[in-house]
Amino acid sequence: MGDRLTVGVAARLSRYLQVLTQAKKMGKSRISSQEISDYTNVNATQIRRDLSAFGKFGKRGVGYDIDSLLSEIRRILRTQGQHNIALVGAGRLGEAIASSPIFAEHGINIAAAFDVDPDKVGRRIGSLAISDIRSLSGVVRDKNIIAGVLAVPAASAQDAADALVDAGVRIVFNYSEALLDVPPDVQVHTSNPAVELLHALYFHLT
Amino acid sequence: MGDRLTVGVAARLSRYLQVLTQAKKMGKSRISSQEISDYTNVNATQIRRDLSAFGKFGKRGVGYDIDSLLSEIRRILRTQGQHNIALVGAGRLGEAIASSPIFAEHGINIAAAFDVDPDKVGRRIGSLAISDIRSLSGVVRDKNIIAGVLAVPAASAQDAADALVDAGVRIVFNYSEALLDVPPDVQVHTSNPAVELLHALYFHLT
DNA sequence: TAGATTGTTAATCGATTAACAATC
DNA sequence: TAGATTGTTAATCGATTAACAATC
Repeated sequence: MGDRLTVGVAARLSRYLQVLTQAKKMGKSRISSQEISDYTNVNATQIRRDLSAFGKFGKRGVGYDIDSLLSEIRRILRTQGQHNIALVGAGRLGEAIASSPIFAEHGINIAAAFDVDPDKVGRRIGSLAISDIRSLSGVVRDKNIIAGVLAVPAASAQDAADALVDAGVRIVFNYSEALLDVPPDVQVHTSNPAVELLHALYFHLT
Repeated sequence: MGDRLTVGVAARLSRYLQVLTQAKKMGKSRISSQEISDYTNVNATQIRRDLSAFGKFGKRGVGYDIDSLLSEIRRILRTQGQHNIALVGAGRLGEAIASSPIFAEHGINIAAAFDVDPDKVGRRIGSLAISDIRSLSGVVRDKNIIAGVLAVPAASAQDAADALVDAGVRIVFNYSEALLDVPPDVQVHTSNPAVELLHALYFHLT
């Protein structure tokens, strides 16, 4: 029970969390494994199997109570608290990220924003003041920042990643197309919709 | 050989494509399975195994020629041509997507952009004129658009998805946190960095 | 009760990995 | 040649699925 989840299980549980959060917002209070399956494209049996490894959370003939399943999954993933992250890059993408509710909904707080451009420093992005990237190290320490989101052009991505890594950040989200060289203990998540699209296209064309 | 790839293989090949494209841009002409592994976190043996299922593309003791491996993978994925997609939503996120080179690098052309806001219609986003969303159906047909990217608020996402689906689009990229109800033959890809972050956090905390 | 849906088993399939001969 | 790296085998592990009894 104290065992670490496999990567696959943790990824799927996170996706169930997203569906439950949205279903709750849409006013639902109960959900079946089949409904979760429709939204996640994970097989309904697999979902029941994933959940039943941790306890009997559902009611036969009825389904799962959304509120209680939400807290069970948050407990399993140990992500109940608030987590602080930093946004690097205050361009259009940075603004879009800062103004999106997508992080806040999952207890993730964008605690700081940075840019290299002196014209941008001191301005606001959402409700957040933009700081000089040279202050990153201190801010990361002061605000207990655990992850960084790179919303910078590909040409600046490595420098920005280096700054985060030097400051002690071990989780980096890369929204540029650049490949990042980081130490082995740093997790890089690269978002590349074009690559996903090529993948989707393959199944569309065949 | 005429068989369809499994979902996993197609996904991994798409990611190799991304690494090769970037490595080429960085001036490299050869790459080893270990180097691809460092950037994708896919095991090097798995990479060699994936590739050798389609032919002997590498040279022992040397590695893979990037140019020839790129074209082999494009051939396997049958994604050599140009593909047209539509952007729905011309806000900050839409602008960020339209101005990013990430799609163009993989032969994907943003052929049209739409918005519901009459003030935005007729303006430009990147080099693209913003069209009224009511013209979506005709444009999708005329320009042979095969996928739609939703860069709209969660509250408008379902309407926008319906418009795309009605127009015949069968691949939808959803950048909102909304859950979309679509017919079973429509592929929805939802990008949710917060969910990925929760997943990353789990392994960070344990 | 009747219908629905969970929890669980058993069987299959694909992914992952270590190891190493082949060969550039 | 010596070193490096591919291509391939064999073994293991996790994911996936169908089926169905349990039970709300």
